[in-house]
Parts: sequence; C-alpha cells; structure tokens
Amino acid sequence: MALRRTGLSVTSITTCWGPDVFSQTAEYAIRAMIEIATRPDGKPVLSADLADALGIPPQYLSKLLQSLVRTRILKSVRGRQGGFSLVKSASTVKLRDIIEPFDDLRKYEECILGQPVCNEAGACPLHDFWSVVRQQYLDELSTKSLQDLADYQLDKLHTMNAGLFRRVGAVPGKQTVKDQKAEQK
Amino acid sequence: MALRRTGLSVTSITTCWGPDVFSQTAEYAIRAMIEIATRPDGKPVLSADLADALGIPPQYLSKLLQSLVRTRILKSVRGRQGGFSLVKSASTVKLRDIIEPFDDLRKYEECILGQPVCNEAGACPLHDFWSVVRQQYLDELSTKSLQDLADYQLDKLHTMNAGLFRRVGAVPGKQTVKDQKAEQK
DNA sequence: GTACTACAAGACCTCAATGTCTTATAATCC
DNA sequence: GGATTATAAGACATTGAGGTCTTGTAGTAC
Repeated sequence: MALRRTGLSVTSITTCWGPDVFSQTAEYAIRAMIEIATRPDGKPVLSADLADALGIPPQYLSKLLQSLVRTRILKSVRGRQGGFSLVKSASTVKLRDIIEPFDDLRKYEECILGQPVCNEAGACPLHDFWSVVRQQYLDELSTKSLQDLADYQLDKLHTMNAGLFRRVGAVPGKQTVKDQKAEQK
Repeated sequence: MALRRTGLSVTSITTCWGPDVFSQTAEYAIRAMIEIATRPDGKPVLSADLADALGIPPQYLSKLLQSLVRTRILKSVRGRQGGFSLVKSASTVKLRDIIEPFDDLRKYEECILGQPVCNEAGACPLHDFWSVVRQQYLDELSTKSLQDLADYQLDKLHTMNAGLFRRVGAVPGKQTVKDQKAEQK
C-alpha cells in the first residue's frame, strides 16, 4: 500500500490516501466551531487560541474563520477584547452551514461512478446502494446542530475528565496563547 | 461557491470540490473492470479500446490496469490477440479487491473529525453516526462482486437499449479503435 | 493621538493526485 | 528472423488543496 519509488519517479500508480468525508478545511471548521460553542461565556475567542488548542495552522485557521464571518455564522471583533464569536444560537446553526462554504455538496448529486446520467431511470451499478448512504449523510448534515455537537463534546469531557483529547480548550484554566506570552516576559 | 479570484491570487479559501467516495483512479478501475467483465467472450480487451469506450485517458488507464495485473485480478497478454482479461471468475472478485490497490481503506478506521482517539470509549460528536455509515460502505465493498456489477449493467443495457450511456462497449457492433484505424486507411 | 493588538488579505510555497510523452520489451504473424 | 502490434515503465507536466509569509487596516486603551 505504500508508495513504491525507484530513483526519482513512481513505478506504479501513486497510491492515494483514499476518500475523505470532509475536506481538511471543513474538518478544521467543524472543530473550531465546536470549540467556540463550548466556551463557557460568549466572549470572543482569539483565532490564535483556537489554533493552539486544536492543533490547526494558525494562519490557515484565521482565513477559514474569515470565510465563516462572510457567511454570517460567525462575527469578528478587532482590537483588544476582540476575537471570533457566534452570531446566533448554536442550536440554529446546522452542520451543513459549517461545511457548505468549503465543500461543494452538489458533488453528492453526481454519480458515484462518474456516469453522466445516474437516476432511477438509468442507474449505475452502485446507484441503489449509494443513494441510501448519501441521503443518510445529507440528512445528518441538515439535522445535526452545532448545539448537538457541543453538548456531546461537553458531556464527554465531564464524564471522563481524561487525557484522551488533545483539545482541552473548554476546560477552565486552559493555558492560552496570551498566558504563554505573559510567562515569557 | 465558485472560486473568487482577484488578479493572480485567491481572496478567500479555495473552494474545494468536496468529498469523493472513490478516488478518480479507483473509479476508473471499477468502470474498466465492469467493462471487461461485460464483454461477451473472454477474449482479452485492448487498453486503448477500454479507454476509448469509457472516456479515460489511455496512458493512465494502461498504468492503472498494470497495477491490477500486479494484484492478480487481471492478466495481460502482449502482441497480437493480446490485451487484458480476468484471471478468475467475476463472482469471486469483490469490489474491495478493485479499490484496495488505489484507495487506502485504513482511512476508514480513523476519526471523521481527525481526533487521535475516537472509539466507543471516547468518541467524537459524529462517531455514532459515522460508524454506521462507514460499516454500510465497507460491507458493500466486501459483499458486492464484479459479477453483481456486470449483471446490473448488462440488465440495464438490455432493458432500455438507449443512448443514456456514453459507454456502449458491451453492445455488439461497437466500433473499436481498430475499426477506426481501418476506416482511416 | 499614539501605541498596541488583533483581524484582513493577497502573494507565494509545497506536495500529491492526476495526466502526458517517449522509449523499451515481449509476443505473434508471415 | 523481421515487421507488426500491444503491453511495460520511467520521465515529465499539470493542477488544486493545503499551508506560510508579509503587509495592510481597524479598533481599543491610555
């Protein structure tokens, strides 16, 4: 399964790393939104703090959050006491709202085998199977809210206050970027 | 959803085209295998003929098929009367066998949200949902055989002898690359 | 109003999947 | 055995997602 290289070139077809449900960008967005939603108070969160807590490249996260500001599910405040915060309640933000700015869901309307026409009238061999799975996925995106995700995450953290997660930003006493800078002085 | 470009660079995060179930390469492989399996006789099929019938870049398809020869689900014969053909019966070739050389299915063991640990003990907010969908998908890969896919395809072609498919290679009288060359002379 | 802080935004870099080009090699027909 | 046909395989080109760097701009504290 590993790449087989001889000299400078690839002998066989380069092995790809397989399918992703979300793009890397969308995955970052989901995790960041959950993190923001689980912060106890509604205070704006610094992009750098989020990046630090979640292990996401800071600059990249910043641009990503700006995109979400543009789609009106986040707002940003500049200057001191600034940062990113939710525009509306987490329960009204659906998973789909977070993903759509990055992953084109129209992809799911296309045939899984790339046939130009694939519907009930003329389907590809995997149509029946895929149409079921696809619908489950799309339903989940439209149904599940940010609140649901945040609740789940908080519940987990409380019941098993453990070191299983790298992300502990929601835990009181978490060291922020600001704290670290203060220490260095 | 479209790319927003100003001058040479991209203003916002480049919009990705979303998730793919199969990589492009694996998709090609599946379609090629179905095509080979639906050829009436067991005669070897030319790579160029397949590429032509399926609209796949010929050289790329050639390399891809060579990979499948290496994994022993295809065999190739050089020279005249040569081409690619199945090693064993289509009913013993599972969808998984076709995909695995290209798409790393271990990807499906990982967390959909990229958390280092995500199992029953400590799950991400989407774990319950995703573990169901994932299993359905993996089951389909392990269960469905090339014969199933070929039967489905042949059935469709017979019942609705229509112009809905670009691929008509299984239809008797199909013009092959060889035919075209003959015409040009 | 000046210094500071934090978001905003475009240019640029990297890498892997995908696709193309060219040459080598093997099998068959005559 | 020589011409022909078709696979084999490495080198090279392309493209877009992901990621970094640098500079600009806006808001706040004092």
